[in-house]
Amino acid sequence: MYAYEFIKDAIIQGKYEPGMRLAEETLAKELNLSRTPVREAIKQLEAEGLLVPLKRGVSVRHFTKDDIRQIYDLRTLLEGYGASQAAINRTDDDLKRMETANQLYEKAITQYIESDMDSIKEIVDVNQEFHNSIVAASKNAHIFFHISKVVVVPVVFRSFYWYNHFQLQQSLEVHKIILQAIKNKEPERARIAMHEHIFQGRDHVLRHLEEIKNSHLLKEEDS
Amino acid sequence: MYAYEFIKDAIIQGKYEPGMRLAEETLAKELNLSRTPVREAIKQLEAEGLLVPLKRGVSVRHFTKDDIRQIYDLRTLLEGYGASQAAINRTDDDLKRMETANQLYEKAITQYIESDMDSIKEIVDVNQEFHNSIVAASKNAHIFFHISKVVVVPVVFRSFYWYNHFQLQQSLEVHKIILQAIKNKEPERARIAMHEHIFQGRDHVLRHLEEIKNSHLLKEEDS
DNA sequence: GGTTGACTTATTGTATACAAAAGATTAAAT
DNA sequence: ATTTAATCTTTTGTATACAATAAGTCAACC
Repeated sequence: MYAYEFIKDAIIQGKYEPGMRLAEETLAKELNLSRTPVREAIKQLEAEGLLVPLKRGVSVRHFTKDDIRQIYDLRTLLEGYGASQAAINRTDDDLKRMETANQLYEKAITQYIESDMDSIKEIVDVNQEFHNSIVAASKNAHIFFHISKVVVVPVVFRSFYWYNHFQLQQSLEVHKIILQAIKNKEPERARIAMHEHIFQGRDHVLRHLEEIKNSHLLKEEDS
Repeated sequence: MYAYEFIKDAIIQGKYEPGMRLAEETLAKELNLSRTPVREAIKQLEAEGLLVPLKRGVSVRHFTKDDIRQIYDLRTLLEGYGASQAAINRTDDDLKRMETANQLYEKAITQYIESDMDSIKEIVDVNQEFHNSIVAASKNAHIFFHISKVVVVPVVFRSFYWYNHFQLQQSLEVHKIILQAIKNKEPERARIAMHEHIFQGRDHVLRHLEEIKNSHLLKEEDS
């Protein structure tokens, strides 16, 4: 599915801005494809909630502050549950994978602080990897489906790009607490730590949006 | 989207059995449509997880017992959260809607017990309505998306059809407790009652599957 | 000035055709 | 008899064409 990847990427990269209307023919031309495969890609992205149907055609989804809060609340719920289950069900191999991911995370942050700006991309990827390794250890294969839908928000907002050194360090520390709780098989502690971690992420996004205010990403009015 | 509805319905009604492979042309003929709209419907159902991609074409998803447990666990988490938030955020209008739905639920059960077998369909619908009204009162619009994905399981298994009179009465009682908690604005009590309610549903499904064993709906092996 | 209605244009929905790829089948060779 | 290669068949991926419908335009009318 080339068309699917392309459009999804364009949305995440901000090339297609939230609220922007997308016509099939236009997309088809941009991709050097006919409308047929483009339409299928659109249908999928609609089912995933990244595109919203209009009377005619679709537009890129945008988020109000309420949306962001609500989606983060769900993410907290889901990943918190994932962490608690991971603390119960993790194998030693699972633990090893989490630790490895978090070591890479630490390394990427160190590199970034030593002013290698390019390593932000690495930080994002390795952070994702860490979170995934926890969910994988929970042994509930279906969480992935839901989490992937709920993680698009920080991704489309590219929230990592506005973390400062201190905030990155701080998130690393929380990662370590989560890891410790899972290692010790303390589900409640793991859940609470994960809750806190994701709420921090939510507040980070909301605070930033408050600052830049006129972000094209955010819909003007919260109903 | 006629094709989408048709195929989804056929899966839920059990006309297309889990594991069954579906070819585009076959579906198109059955629907008196060309392959184009059929393909789009397939792509959507794939994104929703009701169809799984094969090397060639797709097949109807089937569930292992582990799948059922895991999906019910998620549903418990989500609806439990919904109930707790409803207890916090519900308006008087929300409450009225829940109460109305549950009165209709009670009525449908009474009718059923008085041996009007057709009212099972009504029970299913009104139960759904009751659950929806709670989620709506939670004021998190995004839960709907996730819950709809997680509710397909009891639906494809048509689990309501094997409730006996006593079990129906019992579920009505739990509904009343949930309602009371939401009315009193007791989030924790609402959450716990909802947890219990859905776990009962899960156990009901699993117990029944254990009994019939050779259900074509269930994949033989739990890995 | 603003509304209504006929007409034009743009955009989507569906069908069909053909190209590409995967699977099945047959025949030859060891 | 089993493996391998070549060929045929089925099924999917993409392009194009046309039909159906929504949106936009303009002019006549109140």
